[in-house]
Amino acid sequence: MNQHRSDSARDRILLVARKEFARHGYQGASVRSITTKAKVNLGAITYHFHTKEQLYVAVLQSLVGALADRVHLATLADAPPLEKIERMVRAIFDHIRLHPDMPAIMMRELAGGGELAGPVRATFGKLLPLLAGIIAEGQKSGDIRPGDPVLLALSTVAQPVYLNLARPVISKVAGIDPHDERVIEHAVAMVRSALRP
Amino acid sequence: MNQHRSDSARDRILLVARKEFARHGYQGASVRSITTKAKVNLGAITYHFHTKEQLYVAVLQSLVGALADRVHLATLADAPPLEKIERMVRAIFDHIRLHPDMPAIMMRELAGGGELAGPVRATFGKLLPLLAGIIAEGQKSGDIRPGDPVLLALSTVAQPVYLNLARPVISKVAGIDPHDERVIEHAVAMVRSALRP
DNA sequence: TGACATTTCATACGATCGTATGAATCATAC
DNA sequence: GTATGATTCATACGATCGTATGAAATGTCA
Repeated sequence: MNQHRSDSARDRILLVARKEFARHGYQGASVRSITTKAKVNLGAITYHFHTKEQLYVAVLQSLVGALADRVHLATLADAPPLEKIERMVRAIFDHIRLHPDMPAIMMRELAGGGELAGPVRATFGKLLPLLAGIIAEGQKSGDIRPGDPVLLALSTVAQPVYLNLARPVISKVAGIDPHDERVIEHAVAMVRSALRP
Repeated sequence: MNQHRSDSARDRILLVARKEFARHGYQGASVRSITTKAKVNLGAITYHFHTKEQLYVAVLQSLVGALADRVHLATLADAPPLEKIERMVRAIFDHIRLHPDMPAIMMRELAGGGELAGPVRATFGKLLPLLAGIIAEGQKSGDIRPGDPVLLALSTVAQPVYLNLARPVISKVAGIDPHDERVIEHAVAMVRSALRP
């Protein structure tokens, strides 16, 4: 077991695989294109991850693993519901800035229609009830307008994910650098305005 | 040229290909799985569409082809901007109800990151400025809150597309039949609330 | 019916896919 | 320095991929 620092090869594979899976999908990303771009031997994936499927799961884990906890942390401080939600949205943006390939892979997972892969299901399963709970709480206190809390939560999470996915369109049509803070502020304003009574 | 009625084989291919491309992506859908499920011969795709790529473009065309015009129609009547926008959202929902595979394919296109395929780019190119124009108009009259019209338009279009994509999650987590009118009403309320001053 | 165009069929080709394997190389500890 | 385990390498296998092709079948109109 050599875990002292960072398994250069293993890490390079993970990094490249993210991008490949995000851009071309699971079937569209070949182990050969991944190993070539990662400058490792073809057998390296078998050695480090056994199968392409398990590599994919590892990529998912590395992408959404810490998200739920990070978002949960953002809501611990005592604050009005709408502010908690704003912090959640900003936390998701932060996470995406760190892992730019997450939106594409999440959307592809959703597009698959069937069961979500393990890590994605786990993250959704924690994130949605957490957000829906805060929304329900805000509805009780009158800070948030009525409506199904789960649907409201879904539409809220959609903002950071979708806006990041639409980056190419944004920069092409709106002439805004997608990393521009204006996009984040837009999402926050959108959510606040959408949820208030 | 035999166009009298409906080319049974060609149409069956298009219908099955939609579902396959939506569920498994372009690379994940094989011409063999498509021809088998469509109960046509393997060579039928070569004969009717020449290549898999051209079949894909035909599928895109059949999915988003009439959308921009249909949405444009919904906004012709003289009405306040917010009502025009509500009609647009409902029109998109209608279109998706007719073509349930559209959201998945659109999202996969966006996830590709690069250039959007012809029909998708054409639809986006018409839909976004149309919606952004109405939003800008509403901002001038004070019916819609300030903010970048293109970003507001993007977040608006996201509602019907994303909510339909998240159908499995909705029905599993919220226990709501995704075809339920409540989802549409939620989206409409969401957009109205998000855009008002 | 016979001539002709359209559509279907079985089959084959080379390319690429994911995976497996054993030898070669490297690193570490005695 | 040599033994031992971890990692990399070149290579091969069978499966599946998209596409092409020519013969059969089917439909159309004189």
